[in-house]
Amino acid sequence: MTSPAAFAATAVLLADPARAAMLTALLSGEALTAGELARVAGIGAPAASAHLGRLVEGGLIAVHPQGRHRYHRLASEEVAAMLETLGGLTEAVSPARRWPHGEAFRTARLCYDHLAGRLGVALHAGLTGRSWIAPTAGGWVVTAAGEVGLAAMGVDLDAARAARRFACDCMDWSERRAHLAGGLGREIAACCLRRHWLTRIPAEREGDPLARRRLRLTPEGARRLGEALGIAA
Amino acid sequence: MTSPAAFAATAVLLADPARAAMLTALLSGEALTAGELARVAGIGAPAASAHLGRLVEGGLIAVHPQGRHRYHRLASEEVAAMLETLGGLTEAVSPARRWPHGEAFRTARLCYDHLAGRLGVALHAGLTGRSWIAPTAGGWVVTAAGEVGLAAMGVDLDAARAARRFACDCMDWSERRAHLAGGLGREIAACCLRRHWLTRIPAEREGDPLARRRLRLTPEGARRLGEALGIAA
DNA sequence: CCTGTCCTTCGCCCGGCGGCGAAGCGCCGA
DNA sequence: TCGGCGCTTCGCCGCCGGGCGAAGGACAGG
Repeated sequence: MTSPAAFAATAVLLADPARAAMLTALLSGEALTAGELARVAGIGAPAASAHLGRLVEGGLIAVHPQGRHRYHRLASEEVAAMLETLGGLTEAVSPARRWPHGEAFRTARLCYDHLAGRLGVALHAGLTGRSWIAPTAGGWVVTAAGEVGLAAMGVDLDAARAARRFACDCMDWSERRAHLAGGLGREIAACCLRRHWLTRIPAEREGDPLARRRLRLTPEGARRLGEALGIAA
Repeated sequence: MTSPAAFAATAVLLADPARAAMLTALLSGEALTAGELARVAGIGAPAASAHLGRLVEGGLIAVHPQGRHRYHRLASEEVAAMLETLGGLTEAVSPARRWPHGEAFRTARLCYDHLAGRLGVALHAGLTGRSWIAPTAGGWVVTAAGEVGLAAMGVDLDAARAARRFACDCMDWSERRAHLAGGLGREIAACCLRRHWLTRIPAEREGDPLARRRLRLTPEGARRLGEALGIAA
């Protein structure tokens, strides 16, 4: 545990509407430029620059300069997990202030680089229920059965193992249950998108910080995931 | 998901050192008076009163007046889960600022009203691994085997079922895995404390916001939990 | 009823933070 | 080499929030 002061220092970064909008937008897993983030937050370039500087300083986001552009993304899956949980808390504390697109959002969405929502939780339950993954200290490992099953699905397990964390839990705010994060969660999501089992739902209006996080399960995807892991649409 | 503005409004409440100290102290599950919380936060009574008013207003804590005293406690387990996760984020983002008592803290501690740390995660793994609990929409239910096993341990399942949530996951920041919250988590912790399988470790110095959250497994507890659920000390 | 205690409300000051416009810097393309 | 563009830095202002001291209710005990 960190000291309460350090605790608060991190929370300060989340406590501004403009920064919250930026972080929410980055929760799609994409890297966005400073200008895009300024538009999402509804502020000018100077203010956005100051906010981004503080977020980088605080270790919440990382910068990747490319020519004239500076791309920003969340620094780690820990940050994504934090944002998910804080969203859930806000939901629990003031349910009246719900986001209009909330319901569709609960079905299937991206949480940084892995799957969340009812689909993400069902995936987690399917993997543990069929013993494709087994608990270990600080996370999960793949069993022999899981090795076969995931490879058959087309998941790149080597890429997953190259990640800093292979597999760990991430709290799902809408389901109040854990879904799967880490390299394995990322590769499963990538596999589903690559094979068009899942598709992104395009944004309806400019500047929606939740845009591009929404996902839709295709008929093909429903069939394949149902066969492999017993996941119902 | 809530709107980023609402999101930030909640985060503001966590973003002050004094409020963070208060919330950290309340994470022991105890109800504390305004005066005690003022001392924990290192501020005067007027400032503490203002902070507590905002925390109540924001739905993070609840008040129980008793005579001249006003007892404050965390409003819900959602709040506790949030604080756990935010603590983990801070840990991940700035490991250098670690709390001195961190290591002992990771072994076994209270998270609001249930068990956390390595012990809490091992409990969760034991319950799922032996299929004493099974996943359901938004949480967990007890299986027939679990009904028998938990009753034999002395857990009051009726009391657990009376809670708003019977069993759900709560992210453990130190293990990066879920531990068990909800009525069942609370009753299991209560059972372990009642039967002296776990004991609280007294605070070393006044005003430590982490005091009374630390737990120690007794030899008896290690034996009983090992027999019932395969949990190693 | 009076006193002490606990807590809140009020009034005040100050520091910090968020916003913008203007100017400066760096990179791309012609 | 020279605009154009993206982003940052600088200077400035306004405001909100946190702190305290003093005063004002509420409650227990004699």
